[in-house]
Amino acid sequence: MAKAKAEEFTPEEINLADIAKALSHPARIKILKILASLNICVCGKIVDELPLAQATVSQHLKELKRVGLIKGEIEGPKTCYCINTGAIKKAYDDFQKLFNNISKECKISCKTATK
Amino acid sequence: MAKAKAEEFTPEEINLADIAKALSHPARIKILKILASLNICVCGKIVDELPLAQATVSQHLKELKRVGLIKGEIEGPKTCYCINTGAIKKAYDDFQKLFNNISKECKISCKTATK
DNA sequence: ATCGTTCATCGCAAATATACGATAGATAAG
DNA sequence: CTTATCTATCGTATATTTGCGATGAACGAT
Repeated sequence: MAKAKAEEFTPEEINLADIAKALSHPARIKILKILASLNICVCGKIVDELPLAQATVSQHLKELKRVGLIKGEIEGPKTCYCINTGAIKKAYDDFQKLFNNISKECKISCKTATK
Repeated sequence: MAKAKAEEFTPEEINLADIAKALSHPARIKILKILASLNICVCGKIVDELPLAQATVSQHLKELKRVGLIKGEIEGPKTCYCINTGAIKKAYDDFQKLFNNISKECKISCKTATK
């Protein structure tokens, strides 16, 4: 099962895992890069940049939108997507916090201190 | 399908997505925190800290080991796990690079520049 | 009103991920 | 050697993810 006693985890752990899940596919990483590099709302060219069908890309965009990393606005027949800078910053901070805690606290490795 | 034309993505994108995948479950985030907080190789107590069966925890540990975020050494009847500090640092750097690129390059949001 | 463009969604298939009980292997203790 | 402990792995069930074709909705252009 994908969930069982998840209530045993903290909201922070669950939230960070969710963001990580959104980043856990090369296509979604690439989408973020594309959106960022175009430096402006993109209304469709994303599909052309990926080796995936339009329906699939749409799903990846939906997933990124679900976790809030990007924003999308319908604009006539097109849809305008762009980076949600605030959410990116928060994700950045959260990952930084996690990694910092891990690196800071663990000073003894297996090799040097195998009980 | 989980993969199709993945060769269209760069090794960096694939690798970072893989690390993210390893972090995409609350249990694995928690495992990293536990390993870090105990500050020394842990040989079993991890299961007690999680609302999951031993077999399941073992699988999560395997996944973290697969991407290199932790190291494990068999030690008698027990197995000693600990953080792989180097891999954590590299993951930290990679995420930082990604987020920095995204934040830096995208200065115009939908609201301010809708085409 | 009709056509073409753009994108989301549905429905389906295949692949993965998640979870757990049962079992096996390795070793320490007796 | 036998037993107890610890952990990896196997087998299985279920859920989720990924991918794509087909379809539909929205809109601009004609």
